[in-house]
Amino acid sequence: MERGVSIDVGADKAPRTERGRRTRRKLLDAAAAEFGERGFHEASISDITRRAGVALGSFYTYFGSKDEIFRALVGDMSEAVKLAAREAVDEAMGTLAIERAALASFLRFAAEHKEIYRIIDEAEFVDPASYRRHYETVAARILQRLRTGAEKGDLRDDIDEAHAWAVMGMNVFLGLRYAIWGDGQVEADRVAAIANDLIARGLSR
Amino acid sequence: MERGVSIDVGADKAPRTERGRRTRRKLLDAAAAEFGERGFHEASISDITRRAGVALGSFYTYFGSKDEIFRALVGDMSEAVKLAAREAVDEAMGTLAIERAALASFLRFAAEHKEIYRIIDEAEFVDPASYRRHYETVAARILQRLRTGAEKGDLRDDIDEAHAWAVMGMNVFLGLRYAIWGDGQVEADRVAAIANDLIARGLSR
Amino acid sequence: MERGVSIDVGADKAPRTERGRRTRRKLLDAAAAEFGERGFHEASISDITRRAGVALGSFYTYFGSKDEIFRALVGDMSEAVKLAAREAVDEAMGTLAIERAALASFLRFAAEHKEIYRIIDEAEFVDPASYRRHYETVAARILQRLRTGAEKGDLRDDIDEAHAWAVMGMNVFLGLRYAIWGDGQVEADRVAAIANDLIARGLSR
Amino acid sequence: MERGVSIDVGADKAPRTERGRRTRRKLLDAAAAEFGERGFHEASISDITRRAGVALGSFYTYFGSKDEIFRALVGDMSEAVKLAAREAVDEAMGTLAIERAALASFLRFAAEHKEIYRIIDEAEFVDPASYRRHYETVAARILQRLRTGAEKGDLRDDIDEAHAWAVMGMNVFLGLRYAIWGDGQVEADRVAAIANDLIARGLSR
DNA sequence: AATGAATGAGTTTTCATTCAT
DNA sequence: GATGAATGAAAACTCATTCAT
Repeated sequence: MERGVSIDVGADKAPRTERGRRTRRKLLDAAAAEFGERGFHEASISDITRRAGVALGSFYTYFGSKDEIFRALVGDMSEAVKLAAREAVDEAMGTLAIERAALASFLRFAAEHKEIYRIIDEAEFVDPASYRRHYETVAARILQRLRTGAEKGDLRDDIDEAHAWAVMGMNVFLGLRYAIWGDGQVEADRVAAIANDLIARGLSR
Repeated sequence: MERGVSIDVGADKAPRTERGRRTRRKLLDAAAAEFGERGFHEASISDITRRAGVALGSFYTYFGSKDEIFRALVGDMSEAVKLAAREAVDEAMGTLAIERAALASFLRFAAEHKEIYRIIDEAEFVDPASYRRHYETVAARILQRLRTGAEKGDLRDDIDEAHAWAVMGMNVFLGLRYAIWGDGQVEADRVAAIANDLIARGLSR
Repeated sequence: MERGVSIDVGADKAPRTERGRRTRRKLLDAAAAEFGERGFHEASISDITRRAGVALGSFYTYFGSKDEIFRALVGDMSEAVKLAAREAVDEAMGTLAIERAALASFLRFAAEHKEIYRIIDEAEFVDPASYRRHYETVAARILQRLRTGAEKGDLRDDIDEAHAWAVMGMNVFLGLRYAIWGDGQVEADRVAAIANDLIARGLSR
Repeated sequence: MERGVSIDVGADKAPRTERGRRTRRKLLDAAAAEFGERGFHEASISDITRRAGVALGSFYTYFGSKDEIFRALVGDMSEAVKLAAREAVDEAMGTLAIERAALASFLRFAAEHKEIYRIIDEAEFVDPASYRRHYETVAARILQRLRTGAEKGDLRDDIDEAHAWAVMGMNVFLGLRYAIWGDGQVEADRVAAIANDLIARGLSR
C-alpha cells in the first residue's frame, strides 16, 4: 500500500535525507502490514524492521516508540479514507448520489486495504484519543454533507447529529460484512444501492 | 455486573463445589471489570485475581489461560445483551415499536455496562471467531425480526440481509456516540426515536 | 507392575487399614508408570493421583513429598531386580552358569519393566545417594559371586572390584541396547551367551 | 572447560559479530558448569546468565530455549570426548593398545570434566534422541575399531555389535566408579590395564 | 544513518504443598 | 481417610528500548 500522507509526531525525527525518507516509508508500510495482519500487540518492532528490511535499531531513528508509529499510521489511514472519498465524489452531484458514491468508494477502499479495520479498531485500545477523533471527524464530514443537502432542499430540514452517526454506522458495518468478510468486488454496488435507498427514504423531505 | 449465564469451555475445569462456583464467578466479574477498564492486553492475570480477592494460582483452577476467560466473557456478554433486549420487547408490539424498544434497551444497557464495547471490540483481536460470531448472531436476530415484520405487512417485502447489518450498524454507532461517549440517560429516548423514524421511513412498505 | 516389596520411609505414614494399604499401592504403581513414561520432573503429583484414581490430597496421606515416593520407588526397583535375579539363579549352578542366568534374567526383567532404566537413571539427579547406593550394592553382589567363583576354582584368583564394575557395565549397556531399545524377547539369550563367553574367557583361570 | 566445537541449531541465532561469539561461548560454558553441578532441572536460565555475567535476556539472543542450549551442549560434549580419544590414539598402535589408550584417555577426560556424566545422562530425560544418538555413535566407533582389529588378525573373527556395547558399558561404568566417584588420577592406569586384560582375553583369537 | 547486541522489567503459567470440609 | 479448592513461590520467556560500534 503506497500512501503519500503521513502525520509527523516527533518533529525532531523527521528524516533529512532522501535515503532517510525512504527508510521511514518502508517502516510505515511494514507496520501497516504487520498491525493489519497480527494486530498491534502481536506485532513486534523486530517483525516490522525485518519486514521493512532494516536493522532493529534503525526503527528508533524515525519513531520514538511503538505507540508513535501506530499513531502516525492511524492518521495516515484516516487521511487515506478521506482522500479516496474525495476522489469519488463530485461537488456537482446530487446529495444522494454523493452519499452513494462515498459509500461505494469506501467499500472498494476497504476491500483493497482490509488492514484498515483492524488498525482503526485497535486504536480504541492503543490510542483512544485518535480512535474517537477519527470517528468524530468522519461523522462531522457526513453531517456537513447532509446539512448541505438539506439546504439544497434535497433532504429534510431537521438533520441531526444522530443522523450522521446512523449513516456512518450503516456504512461501517456494511463494509465489515461485505468488504472485509464478504466478496467486496461482487457486492459493493448492490449494497451501496440498498443503503442509499434507505437514506433516500429515511432522510428525504 | 451480575450475569447468570456463562459458557463453559474446559469441562474438567468446572467447579465441583459451591465454594468453587463462587470463586469462578468472582473471577469472571473481576475480569469483566479489568478488561473493560484497561483492555485485554493491559490487564494482567494478577490484576484480575487481586481484584477478585483470590490467589494468583486459583485463576488456573477455573480457566486454562487468559484467552479462555476472555472467550467465556464474550459469550457472557453476548448472552446478556440478548437477554436485555428480550426483556424489553413484547411479541404483541408492532414491528417498529419492537425495533424501537430493542434499541432503547440496548442504549440503556450499554450506558450501564460500558465495558461491553471494549470487550466485544477487543475480541476482534483476541478471538476473531467469537467477534464475528457475535455480530453475525445479532444481525441474524434483527433480520428475522424484520422479515417477520414484512410478513405481517408492516415492512416492505424485499428485506435483505444488508438491511439488518445497516440497522445493527446504526444501533452500534448510536450506542457508541450517545451511551458510551455521551450522557446516555438523557438522550436514549430521543436517539431511539430518531433511529426508529429512519427505519420507519426506510423500510416501511 | 505388581511388586510386593517396598521400603517405608515415613514410618508415621504407614497405612493402618487394608483400604489404606491398597491406596498406597495404587499410588506407587501409578508413580512407577508416570515416572517411567514421563520422567520425574514431567510427572506431576496430580498425574499420579489421577492415574491412581484417588484425590490429589490423598497423596499426602501416604507420602510426605514427591521425592519421598520416588525414593520408595527406587528401593522397590532395586529390590525387584534382586529378587528376579535370585529366582533365576540356583546355588548349585556353576559360576559361569550363574552369571549367565543372572544376565538373562535381568534382560528379561528390563524388557518387561522398561521403566526401570528411567527411574534408576533419574535417581542420579533426584536422589544421588540412592543412585550410588543402588549401583554399589549391585556391584558388591557381583563381586561376591565372582570371589565365590574364584574360591571354587572356577575363576582366576586376582578378582578385583573393577571386574565387578566391568561386568555390571556390560550388563547394563547390553540391557539398554537389547532390552530397552531392541526387541528383548528375540535377543536375550543370544546376547547373554556372548557376554558370558566374554566373562568366561576374560575371567577364567 | 574450553571447547572449540559446537553444533548450531537455530541458524538465525548465530552471532554476527565477534562480541556476539564471545557472549555465546560464555553462555555455553556457564551452562555446562550449571548443568553439571545442579542438573538440568535445578539450573535456571538466570543461574546460567548470572554465572556467564550477562543479562537474562541475552540468553535468548543466542538460544531459543533451555532445551536448545542443552542440546547444543550434548553435541559439544560428544564431540569433545571423541576428540580426546582421537588425540590419545595412534593408528600405528596395536589393536589392544588402542583400546587401552582410548579408555585411559576417557578416564582422564571424565576425571577432569566430571560434568560430562551428568549432562549425557540427563539427556535421557531432556532430549532422548541425542542421548541415544550419543551412545549409538560411540558404540559404532568401538565396533569399527574391533572389526579392524579382527581384520588385522589381532581379534577373533566373530566380532558382534554386542561386543562393542559390552566394551562401552565396561568403560562407562569404570569411569563412573573410578573417575567420577573415585580418585581418577591414582587409578586410571591400573583400571585401564584390568579392562584391557579382560578385552584381550575375551576377544583375542 | 545504520547496525545488532545487550538489557531487565514484566507476564503467563506450573505445580508441590496445605487445609477446610 | 478422602476430597478438591486454595495458595504463592518460582521459572521460562518476550520484547520495547538503549547503546556501543
